[in-house]
Amino acid sequence: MTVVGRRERKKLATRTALREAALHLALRHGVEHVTVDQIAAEADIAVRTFFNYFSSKEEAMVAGLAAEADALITEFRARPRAEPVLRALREAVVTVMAAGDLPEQIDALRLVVRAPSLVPQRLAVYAAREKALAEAIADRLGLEDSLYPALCAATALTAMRLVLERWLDHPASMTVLREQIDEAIGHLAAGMERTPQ
Amino acid sequence: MTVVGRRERKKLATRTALREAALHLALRHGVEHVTVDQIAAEADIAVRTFFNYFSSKEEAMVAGLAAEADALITEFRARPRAEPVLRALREAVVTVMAAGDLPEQIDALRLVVRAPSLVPQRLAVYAAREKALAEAIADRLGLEDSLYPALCAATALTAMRLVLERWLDHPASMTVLREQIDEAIGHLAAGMERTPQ
DNA sequence: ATGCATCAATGCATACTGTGCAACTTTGCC
DNA sequence: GGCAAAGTTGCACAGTATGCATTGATGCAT
Repeated sequence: MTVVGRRERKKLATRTALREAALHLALRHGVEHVTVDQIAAEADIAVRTFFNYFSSKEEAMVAGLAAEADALITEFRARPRAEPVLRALREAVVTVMAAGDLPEQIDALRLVVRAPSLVPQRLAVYAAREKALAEAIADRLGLEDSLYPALCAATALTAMRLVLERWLDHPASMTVLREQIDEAIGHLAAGMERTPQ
Repeated sequence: MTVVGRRERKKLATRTALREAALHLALRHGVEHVTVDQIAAEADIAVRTFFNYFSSKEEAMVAGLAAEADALITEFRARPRAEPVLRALREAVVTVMAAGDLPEQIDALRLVVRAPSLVPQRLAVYAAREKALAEAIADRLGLEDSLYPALCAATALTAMRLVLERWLDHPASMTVLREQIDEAIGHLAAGMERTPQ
């Protein structure tokens, strides 16, 4: 996290510049019509250098989600040890959402979440964090290699993705987002079985 | 499903030939080293025609998973109306798995599931079916546009993906797979909350 | 069966993606 | 200052993906 030398600071600045250039262009021209050449030009960085930071333009565009997912895991680990798993996840999600999503960033977030061409990379971002979250859950419970932590991590990340997608589709307040997070967590906690009639 | 004329039959044959050529080459040379040129040559079909059927080689390689996911939804809708949701999902999954995964196909399935470069497309396959499954669940329960069907569909698909990944990582029998499916469904049904200690 | 309309297959041109490699520049440190 | 490590860039090249025009196969009505 902490950036020490000038070298590290410049790398972070370059990475941020590329990501913001990508989102900026996507907002202006639409995600589909942005090329790596344009992104590199906008950030005044060589195309070749772009690929030193991101392996595709899609990866650059979902980098913000990746950072949020990392923050979620960090927050989860920071929750009190005695707190139940879903409770801790709920608090971690709410904290990250409240911290990161300034009003101006929500337009970019909506763009990224809605773009069909970003779906694969966006899902991959969450899947890549499943193992780390599963380990955090296992640590909390003192479990090892059982199905539960992996399942809890995967379904919780899926649930939060779904809630975010639905929330972004209908303009609504932060309060509404929190309510919908609680509703989803409530379903996971109470069990999902339902019988017709 | 039913293929009527010669035209439809030939299209299906071409699609199948391309998919099998892709998997065949992937088994021989590794997923990463297969090119569209090779796939087209192996199937004796023009490269340009390949792109009439699949928008990328990744899509061709995960086409089998897409078919399985479609079958899952069809099976789910075919379950008795009175059956509880997770029960019906369990039966549908078991039916599809037993029907589709011949021993020889499991090597290809393992290859596809393990390949890092296929992760984004593979996840996109499941995500693309979330809405259809959510509608099937909503139909069964007589609900409309509430969070539950979407959440149930998304988490169930995620759970089944996770179980499949874990099962493919450790060579095991079909019986073991059924047990692991039941364990995952059991967690979803009973609720995922856990308190440390 | 003939002819016509539709749809699929193909070749070609072209823009874009992604990576290895080598030259050059900046940074950190003694 | 000067050296080693790390970052940036240009270049070449293989591969991906799509639009467009042409050719060929199919289905159907007459």
